[in-house]
Amino acid sequence: MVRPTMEDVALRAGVSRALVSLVMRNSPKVSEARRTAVLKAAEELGYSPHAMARSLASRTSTVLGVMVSDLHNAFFAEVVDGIDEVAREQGFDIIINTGGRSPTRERRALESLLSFRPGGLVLLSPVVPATAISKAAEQLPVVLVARSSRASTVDTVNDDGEVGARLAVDHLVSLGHRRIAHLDGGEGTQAGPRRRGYVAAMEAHGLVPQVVPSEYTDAAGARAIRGLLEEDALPTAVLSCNDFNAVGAISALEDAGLRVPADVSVVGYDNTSLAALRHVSLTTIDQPRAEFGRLAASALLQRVREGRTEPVRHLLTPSLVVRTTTAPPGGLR
Amino acid sequence: MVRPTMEDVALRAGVSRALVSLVMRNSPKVSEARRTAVLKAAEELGYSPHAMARSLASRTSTVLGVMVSDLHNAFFAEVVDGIDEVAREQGFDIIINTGGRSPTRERRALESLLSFRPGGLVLLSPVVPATAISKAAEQLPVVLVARSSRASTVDTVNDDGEVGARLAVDHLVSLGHRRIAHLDGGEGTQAGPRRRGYVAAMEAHGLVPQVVPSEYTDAAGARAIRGLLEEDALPTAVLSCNDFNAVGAISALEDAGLRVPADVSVVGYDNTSLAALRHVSLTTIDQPRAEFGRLAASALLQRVREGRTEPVRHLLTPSLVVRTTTAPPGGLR
DNA sequence: TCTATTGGTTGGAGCGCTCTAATGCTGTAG
DNA sequence: CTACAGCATTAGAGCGCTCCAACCAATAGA
Repeated sequence: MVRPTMEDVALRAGVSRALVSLVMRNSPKVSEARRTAVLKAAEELGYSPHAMARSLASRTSTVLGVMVSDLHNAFFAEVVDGIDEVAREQGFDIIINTGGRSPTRERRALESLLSFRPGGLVLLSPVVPATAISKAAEQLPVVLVARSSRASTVDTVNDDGEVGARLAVDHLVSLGHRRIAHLDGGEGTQAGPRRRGYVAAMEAHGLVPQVVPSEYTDAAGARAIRGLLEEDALPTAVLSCNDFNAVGAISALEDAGLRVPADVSVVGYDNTSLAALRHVSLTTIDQPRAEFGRLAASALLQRVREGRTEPVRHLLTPSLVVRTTTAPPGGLR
Repeated sequence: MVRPTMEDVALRAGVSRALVSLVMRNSPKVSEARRTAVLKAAEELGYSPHAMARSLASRTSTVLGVMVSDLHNAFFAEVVDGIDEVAREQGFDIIINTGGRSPTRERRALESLLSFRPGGLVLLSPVVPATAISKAAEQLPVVLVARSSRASTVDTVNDDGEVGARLAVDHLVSLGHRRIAHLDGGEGTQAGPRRRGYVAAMEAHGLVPQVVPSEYTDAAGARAIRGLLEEDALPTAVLSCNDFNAVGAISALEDAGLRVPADVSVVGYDNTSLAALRHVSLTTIDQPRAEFGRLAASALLQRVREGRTEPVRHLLTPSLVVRTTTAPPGGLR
């Protein structure tokens, strides 16, 4: 249970510790003979550099910290893929940590990540207060994904929820729908822009918006639909705040004996893997998640390596994915 | 962008660096007056200890590394919850890293995790060769989750797939099914025990096993069902190798005009959040995932803190979750 | 021949912390 | 008044590494 140190390698190769250090960092100013001798010794001893000692001594880090607010959500997994891709390209590693949607746990996760003094921090949809974020941003470069910020010290990467909602409404209107309700995401991240986009698009088409309070869960989507049924206010199409909500809505519609999309069309938001399942096959709005990750990592690395200081705001354009839960209206009437 | 050090705090509080160190580690042998003075100075400076320097100096670590083979799978998120819970209780932090199901990337993730010299390592369903695992186990305590190992240096935590498959078969038989097929997981982790359990249970009931080659995806589940339909070999019930496979199977059955469960019953395996969705409502086998995590973390901490050396093998008992995709046979005949 | 220059190599200080052994300081017993 | 605990506090070495300045040939230029 004891790892060899640089000293051990140096001794075995018959060189100084400093030379081993140079070899380990691929310095060009090492003779070929020494280099191979050192590498051979390292190999024989099973040596690999101690990342923490290295970062302590160099006062730099080749690690990016990633705080994922909710590991259960596959959305974040794809963002992480994008981060990982860019980080790896540039010789950086990532360490992940999770806050489990609780501000307290998230704060602790943040502390823990900071204690490793990474080169930068990506926060995926964090729920901690803005002050905690700007405090972190005083210590290292920070980029926020799926959460906006006015702080001039942090970069942000978001999708344009207004555009996404408009795409969905345009699609439904082009199919012939006039009565389209929006199951709202309430306080959830990004619910605001989606709602605004929906309302604006409806008005642009000369239609009356119908915003129904709901949440980002399948149970809430079902509840919202049952409410509409009771009030006899069911539209011919529904735009849910996200995919989970949409799936719940579909269940409630089917429970009530209505067919999707023959009687009611349903559009989700996020294009999670759930939406792509044959059994679900949900028309939805896709966010370029891997691109989120790539942009976030690039933004961070620009600050780390090129010393950029002025903030960057990325607002990505979502796209419509048509599957089988939307069709021209007709079943009701 | 510069964090205060212990020296800064010591200066401000008018004490030595060593005393600050003692306060930071909650040593009892510090007078109350000095303790509050130090804490006050630390607070004012926004000081927090440098985890890497600490671990370098103390030659110990309060971090557990977690390698998740696939971040996209919610299964692992729940295991991580369990790990996190126990680790936090005992004052440990966790850092996560992902291998994206690729042995190469996973190897790199492992290296990266090791370079932080954590107290121990949890590998969730790793795909790297056993030699890489035992090499890691020479350096620190390692526990494997959802993968078995014969190495005496690593602990393992698994579910008893044979028992799970038997539970499913018993349930279907008790509903009156006699012709039950198993959509097999092929090379996938844990597919072997599930298959063996299915075959044994069928034979115990005096029934003929029907193992259909398939995989852990919804597309594969659908393909398997279409194959059975073509050969006119459709049973009255299907036990899928996992939930995704089951959802694909259901889609294919419905596409063929068959009703689930009226015509064919379907049972999944894993009880993922997918299975719990109202729209899916899949009867399935639940694995105690959070318990996996808790046991894994405990096993690690026992090695770290109590110096245990003999290996531990946990084999947990799964349970049946009955939802609405199973019913007595009747539709066919 | 002597001085520069260049490329390879090394000693030593120091990153922020812990830990051991030594220190100073009280208070109590002899 | 000395001796000696017993406690709170501190100096200093060292964890594994990087980085700077210094060093040492060997070669080139004058």
